[in-house]
Amino acid sequence: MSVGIVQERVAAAIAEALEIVKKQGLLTSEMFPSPVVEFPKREEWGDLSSNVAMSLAKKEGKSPRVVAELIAEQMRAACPFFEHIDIAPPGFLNFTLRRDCWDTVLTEVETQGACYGNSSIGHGRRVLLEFVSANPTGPLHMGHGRGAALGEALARLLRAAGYAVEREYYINDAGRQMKLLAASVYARYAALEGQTIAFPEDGYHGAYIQELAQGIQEQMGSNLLSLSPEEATARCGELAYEKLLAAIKQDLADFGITFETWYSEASLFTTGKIHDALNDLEKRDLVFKADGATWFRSTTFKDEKDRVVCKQDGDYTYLASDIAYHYDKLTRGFDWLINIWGADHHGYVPRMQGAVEAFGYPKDRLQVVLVQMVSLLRGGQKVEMSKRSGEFVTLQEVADEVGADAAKFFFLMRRSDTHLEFDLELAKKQSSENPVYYVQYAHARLASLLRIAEERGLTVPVVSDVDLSLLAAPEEFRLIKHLSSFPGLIESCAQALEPHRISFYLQELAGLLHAFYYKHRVLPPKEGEVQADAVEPGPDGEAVEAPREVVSPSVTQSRLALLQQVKTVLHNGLTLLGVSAPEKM
RNA sequence: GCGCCCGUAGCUCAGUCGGAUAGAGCAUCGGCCUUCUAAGCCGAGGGUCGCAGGUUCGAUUCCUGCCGGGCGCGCCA
Repeated sequence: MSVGIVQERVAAAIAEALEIVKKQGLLTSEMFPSPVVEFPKREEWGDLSSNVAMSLAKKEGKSPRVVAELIAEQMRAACPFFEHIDIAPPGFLNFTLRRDCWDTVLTEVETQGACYGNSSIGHGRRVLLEFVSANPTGPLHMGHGRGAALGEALARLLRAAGYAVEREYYINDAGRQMKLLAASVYARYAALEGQTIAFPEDGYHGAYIQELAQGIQEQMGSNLLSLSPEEATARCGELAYEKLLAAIKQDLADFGITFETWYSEASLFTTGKIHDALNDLEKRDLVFKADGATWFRSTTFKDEKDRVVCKQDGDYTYLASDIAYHYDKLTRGFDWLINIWGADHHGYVPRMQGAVEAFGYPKDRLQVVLVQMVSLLRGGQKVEMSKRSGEFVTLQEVADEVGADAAKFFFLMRRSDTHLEFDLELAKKQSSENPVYYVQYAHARLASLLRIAEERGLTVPVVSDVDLSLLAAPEEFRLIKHLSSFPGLIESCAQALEPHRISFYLQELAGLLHAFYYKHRVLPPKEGEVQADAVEPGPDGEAVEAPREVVSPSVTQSRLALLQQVKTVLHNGLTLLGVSAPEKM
């Protein structure tokens, strides 16, 4: 697996050395694992290190140190690009490369630009990514926001990794929840018209139901009262559904989330797909009738028990819709189905994978990413959220308060399967301390610097035109090394379906940039500007004055070239998360 | 009761396949703006990686048991 152009080169050199040592009869393994090359924890241990000798030692019956010696000796002889190769106990290979080996990283970023970090490991395989899929029975809340941010980031990540991704929203516009919505709205509407109708027991109580009823009253007047209660309820349901779905689409658009397809559950009924899917299962002898109901024999696929697909009263269950829906996804020719679900649905995963298997596909054709709950805190107090009680904070409200960028970044800072606490008061009060600003600020700082350079007639040079050996400061070298690991990061995040690591990478990169920025100057002083001495902390932490670094024209050129590449990677990373990279802040 | 997830610094959390002295942000404390954006930088303190075993050269990471927290076990969705 590639983790960047330099690491790849070292890994290849190790692999080559292993084969040569084997030919010399000093190693005996049939096959060697592809060597793992990573950044050592401490800079003194070199630029890159590998534990390959340790992992081979046992099989070879030699001590890790001896294996490391064999590899190192061969590599020293064969590879011109190492400054030196050290061995550290118990058998680490620590590589220090010639400084100019790293310069290819900058060229790479420059030539690939917005595509730097992309790869083709997906081989164009078609992925259906289904997410949010909230019932259109109310506005989206925080939990949906987390799923939305995750889905969008995953779509972008997988595309960057070479997959052909389609984003889809499954609209649960059939079944009991829709009936409850209709009845709730009708009851409110009737009340506005002076009639009292029993409010459904499990109905929706949110204030938005009242607003929907008012909207319908304004639109229809008292016309609905002339219909039968059943017809009026149905009409209320349709109108409410249209408005709520439109609101959901708007909320998502405002949050920067789009979908290629909106798939209606109700369409599964009208097109006969439920029937088709169940027929298919029947042919495979995977459905049976018992107790007046129809069952899917999901225990065949390691589910705890068989599940009802058609109830005694003849209605299909939600599972039946879902089976048909996934049947349809599979027949649409996708190579990989990814669903993002709330973690409270985890018990549902085995039976859906069972359904996939039932249709003759490997069960991992469907992968479910679970998203844990978001607890909303307001001033340290937990806000209980439930659509039924109407007690919840909407995604829209949160995005208005803290901004869509900050909200998305916040959602993507943690692994999706851990519980997330989001304190609104804190997010509002300390929004400037939100890590998203730290990263965005790094980008804006660079944009500003490059802008000023242009204003002073200093065009950003092409990497090949500058003397990269001038980038000798540790802060500069760290930036270059960090840029080199971006492609590998994207690959591993895409494979693990874990975009949160991108946000950590960006925070590190921003940190390196800010450290560089404080310590070094890029542009020459303006004419007549008196350069004060720099202030640096001395050994005891007290400030000491140090002479200000002199920036020659060629150093300026080299640094501009470097920073342009840093800016590109910050931009690419933020874009993957669906967060904007501002030119000014 | 059974199943899934989580348990790492005061708080919120990172920590690919087992690797070297376990990291970051916030909070606390001490410094740094006449300069290209201080929404920034530098430094200090802070840890039994829930507990106990096991596997091995080596375990926060893998296995088993236990404790604590969350969720799920409908002819609801």
